[in-house]
Amino acid sequence: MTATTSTPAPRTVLHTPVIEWFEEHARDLPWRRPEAGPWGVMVSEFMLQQTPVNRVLPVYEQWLARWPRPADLAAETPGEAVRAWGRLGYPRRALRLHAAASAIKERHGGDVPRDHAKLLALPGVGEYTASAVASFAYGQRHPVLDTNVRRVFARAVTGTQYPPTATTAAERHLARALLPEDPQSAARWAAATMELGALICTARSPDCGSCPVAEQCAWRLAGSPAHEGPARRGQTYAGTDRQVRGKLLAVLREAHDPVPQSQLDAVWHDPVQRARALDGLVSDGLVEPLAGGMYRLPH
DNA sequence: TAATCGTGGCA
DNA sequence: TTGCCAAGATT
Repeated sequence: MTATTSTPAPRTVLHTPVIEWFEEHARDLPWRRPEAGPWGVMVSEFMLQQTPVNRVLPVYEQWLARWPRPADLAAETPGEAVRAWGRLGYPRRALRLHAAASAIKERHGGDVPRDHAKLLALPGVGEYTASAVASFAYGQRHPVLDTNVRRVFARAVTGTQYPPTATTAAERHLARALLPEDPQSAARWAAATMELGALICTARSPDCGSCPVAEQCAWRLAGSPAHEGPARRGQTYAGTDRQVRGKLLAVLREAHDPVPQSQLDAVWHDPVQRARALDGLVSDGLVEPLAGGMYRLPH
């Protein structure tokens, strides 16, 4: 077989335009700057889980200024982490980031581990975050499959408007097959495909006119067919336990002393749901019950 | 596998 | 206004 007759791997067609686009259009985000370091990268990845960049930015800056190293955070109470988390949402992430910092201090001498398996073993670190930290902080070669990359691959390569609901083995194989050989290029590719999904190949209204691979996008070449099958399950919020948990925790975040039960009772009318939400927060470790019906963030 | 877990901006 | 969506992890 000769080079001229063999079919080029998809990555040889997509790499260059996507990475060149990234070189020119990448946002200057604080966790991408060299001074962020592995800890900055890890903090950003926790905060960015299901949370938009613009909401993360100010909290990230305050967090790193207050706790510049994992050991600094580990020296605090978990409640302070929950308080500093503010309104980012999913406050269990704050608890897990605090626990991860403690594990880094205890098991890794205070340094964010480089090894993917050791990253994966940290609280709150799943497959995506382990790969992202190893890739972005340490320049390693790992497939990084977040919601942006999955959407870009679904469109550009597979030819569908949206990826499957849950990540499939086929998607992982594809991500692996598209990964550049050398680690530095692989890390750049990961960041570039994420950025393309975040800025151009967006979920609702992709800006195909600005896309560096529009001419070879399988979805466009197929006529941009609409998504088949049922719409994604809506995440109703009003009236749910989640909303009640959020209101309860907001009271405790604002208070710097233990709060009496009566003050928590004021946030929701239904006592059954209120109690269930509070119990859930306690069992999650987000709220600490004290004697005499008092509550506070965990110490 | 599917449900759960916050919050707020935008179409 | 309502529903969709946002750099997932855990159980």
